Amino acid sequence: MAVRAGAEQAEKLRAAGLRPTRQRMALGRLLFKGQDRHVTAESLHAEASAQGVPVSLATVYNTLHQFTEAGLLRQVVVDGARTYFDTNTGDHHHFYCEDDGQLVDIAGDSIVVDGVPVPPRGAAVERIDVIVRLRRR
Amino acid sequence: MAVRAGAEQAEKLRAAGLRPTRQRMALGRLLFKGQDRHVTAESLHAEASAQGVPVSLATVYNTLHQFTEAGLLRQVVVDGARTYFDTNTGDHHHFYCEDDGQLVDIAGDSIVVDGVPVPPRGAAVERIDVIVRLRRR
DNA sequence: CTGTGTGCAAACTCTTTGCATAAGT
DNA sequence: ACTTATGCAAAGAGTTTGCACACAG
Repeated sequence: MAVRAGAEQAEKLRAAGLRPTRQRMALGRLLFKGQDRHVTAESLHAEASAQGVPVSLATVYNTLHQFTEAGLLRQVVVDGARTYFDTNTGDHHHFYCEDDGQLVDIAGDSIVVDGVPVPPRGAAVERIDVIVRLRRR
Repeated sequence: MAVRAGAEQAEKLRAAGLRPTRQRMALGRLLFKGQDRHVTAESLHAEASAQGVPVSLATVYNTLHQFTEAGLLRQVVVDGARTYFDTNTGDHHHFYCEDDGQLVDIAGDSIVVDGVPVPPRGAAVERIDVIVRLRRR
C-alpha cells in the first residue's frame, strides 16, 4: 500500500515531466494524499520538516512552482503578503478570512457570475476569480 | 479655480481626520483630480517626483494607507508582487491583464454574482471581489 | 508652542537566484 | 557518466519602521 502509493506518486510526477526525487515525492505525498488543501511555501516546508523530511525552503518554492506549471497546483492570490497554492485545480472559488488567513473552497458550480463585459480588444478571458472576503463576527 | 480645488482637497482631508499637509495635498490632487485611477506606491511616487513634488516613498506608503483607512481609497489584490490602490471606492470589480499588469474597472451593477454559499459559522461576508483575468491574444 | 507628519536609511518579509554538491536514470 | 535537482546562503523586490527634523494648528 505504501509501495503502491509511492508508485502512483512517481507516475504522477513522471507524467508531469518531473523526475520523482525524494523531495518531490515527499511534498507530493503531503499535498495530494487525502482531500484538497491550501498551503503556503512556509506551511508546507514546516510540515515536511515536522515529518522528518529534510527539504530546504528554496526547494519547496521550486517544487510548488514546478507543480503549478505542470498543472498539479493552482496559485491563489488573496493577500499581497503571501502566496497560496491550492491542490484543487478545477473550477472553483474561495472564501478568505482576513482575520486568520484561512482559505476555504467554494464549489465552481455553486457560484454563477453573470454580466461580465466583453474584454478589451486584443485580450481574452483567462479565468474569473471570485473571492468572498470574510470577517469574524 | 486652483485655489478652489486646493480648498476642496483640504476639506476632503480634514473631513477624513487628516491634516492637509503639502504632501497629502499633492498626492490627493494627483489621485482625485479627474477620473478614477489605479496606482501603486511606486507609480504614484514616480508621478509626484516627475511633477516636482518632493515626497519620499515612505510617505507615499503612509499616505496611501491613511487614505485607505479613511475610506478615500480601496486596496486591490490581484498580484502577490505589488499592491494596487483604487480611487474608486464604490461597488465594482476588475479586469486584470496578467501580461502588462493593467487594471480596468468593471461597473458594480454590471456583474451579478449568484449562489454564494452561507459563510462558515461566526464569519460575515465583508466583500466579494471578482477578478476577470485577461491574457493577450 | 505642541503634537503630528515627513524623510531617510535601515530593517523586515517573502521570494528568487547562483553555484557547488548530491541524486536520478 | 551525464543530466537534473537540491541546499545553502546571499541577493532581490516591495513594504514597513525608528528616529531626528520640519511643519501645521
